[in-house]
Amino acid sequence: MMANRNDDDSAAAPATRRRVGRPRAGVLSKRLITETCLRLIDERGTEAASMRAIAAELGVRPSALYNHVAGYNELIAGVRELISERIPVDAFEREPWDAALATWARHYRDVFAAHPSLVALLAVLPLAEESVTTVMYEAVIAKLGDAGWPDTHAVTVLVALESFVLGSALDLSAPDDMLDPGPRDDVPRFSSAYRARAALLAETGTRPADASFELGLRALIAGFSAELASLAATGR
Amino acid sequence: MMANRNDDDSAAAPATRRRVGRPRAGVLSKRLITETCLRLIDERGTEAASMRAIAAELGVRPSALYNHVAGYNELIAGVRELISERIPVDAFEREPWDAALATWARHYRDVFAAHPSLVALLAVLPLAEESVTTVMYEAVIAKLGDAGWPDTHAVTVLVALESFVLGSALDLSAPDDMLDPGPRDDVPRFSSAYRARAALLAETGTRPADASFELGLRALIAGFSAELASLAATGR
DNA sequence: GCCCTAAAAGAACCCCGTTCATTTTAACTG
DNA sequence: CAGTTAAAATGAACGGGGTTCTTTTAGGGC
Repeated sequence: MMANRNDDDSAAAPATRRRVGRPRAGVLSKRLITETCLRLIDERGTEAASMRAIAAELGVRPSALYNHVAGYNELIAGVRELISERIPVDAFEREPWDAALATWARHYRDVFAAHPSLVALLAVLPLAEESVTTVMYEAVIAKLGDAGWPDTHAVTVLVALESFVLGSALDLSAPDDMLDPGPRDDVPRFSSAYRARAALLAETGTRPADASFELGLRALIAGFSAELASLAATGR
Repeated sequence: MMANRNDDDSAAAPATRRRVGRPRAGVLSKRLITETCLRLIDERGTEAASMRAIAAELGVRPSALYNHVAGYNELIAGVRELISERIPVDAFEREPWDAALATWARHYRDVFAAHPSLVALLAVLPLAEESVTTVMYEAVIAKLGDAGWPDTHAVTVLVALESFVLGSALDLSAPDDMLDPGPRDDVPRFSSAYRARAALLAETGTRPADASFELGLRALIAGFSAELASLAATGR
């Protein structure tokens, strides 16, 4: 980059600095800001998606963002909405409840897996009310009800599965070798099991996080089926 | 509080400001700093546990902390160690593998549940190597191996369960009514199921997060048992 | 044409983690 | 015991963060 004199510096995008005052053509919108935020998170990580950085990317001063977005938290909530819309729920119309639940969970996690550094950010913020997430829940709960799950238990099942999905998504944003014990001799069995797993996964080309997610998902769904059977036997 | 003149202000704890230079008696230690950090997180939340706030609480300038702690991330890693030590693993010496796994998972989550606002913080940071967490893993993996789990699968089971535990811990730090759809008529079945569950839980005095955790844990362990049986049948 | 409002710039405020130089003291060393 | 080195505090500063407030300009409705 060429050096800019301090009293003649210009923002990244526009060649000439914009005058103060409302511009002739609209420059910003909530949608544009939110999408830029998600793009920066994907391209350069969470830390590069500050209000100031987003503003610079859009060739705008930070304070201009506040004409369209209430603040950083609301912005991140918008990003969550943006990607939540991409979780397909059509499996509930085609598959039996347990298979549909598994398909939904995989999609759910895949969407987060596409934006790994975002997971930690979303984990911190409470859900916004009136969110599209709720209509996703509607599809899940309707299917569970149709399958015979009592109204009293359906949401509990949903939350349990969602906890697993989010926990697995967090696992995704951690480095693959996070658990690597290295050359320690005080944890021999863990070391050996760690290496045995690494070897197996290398053979099949599977990511560690994927193996754990699939195993846990299978186990959870199988357990749910057993639970439903037991509910039907005793409760009815 | 009375107003303090700007050139006569004093820190919170000591009545008189400490002179510059090394004090006669040691004032700080890594242990003291870490425990103060955890206490502030518990009492006033994550945001109140900044380096500056911790320093003020200890009657010290922020820069003094860096003589004992490398930085904020290492400090939080120390807090994780502090509470990880409190997860009991003795169940693996007394109970069969599946019951022990469940007991361990409950303790694991209980420890985090005691510090709800900490969960989001820990979720973001990668594990420090050489941590006590690894010796906890050793106990889990040894038991799984003794129970017949192949070395190639033990760590995968561990990670799957841990993902569920951490996801459930995150759920704990969210407000209880986060999912409440409120008076919406576009999600009728979810609304009805939400209210049915709320009524059931109110009857038995159970927290929603606890119900989901127990259900999911039961399902996971049951699914793991089925998985192990299937492994024994086909693989051997 | 006037007025209110929207949307930008720009300046400022207070927070944060961190680094550096300085000062004082403790601990070690010959 | 004197001298040196290392440790542990202060104080000042840096660069970054989210946010707010004022000012300026433009658009749209009566």
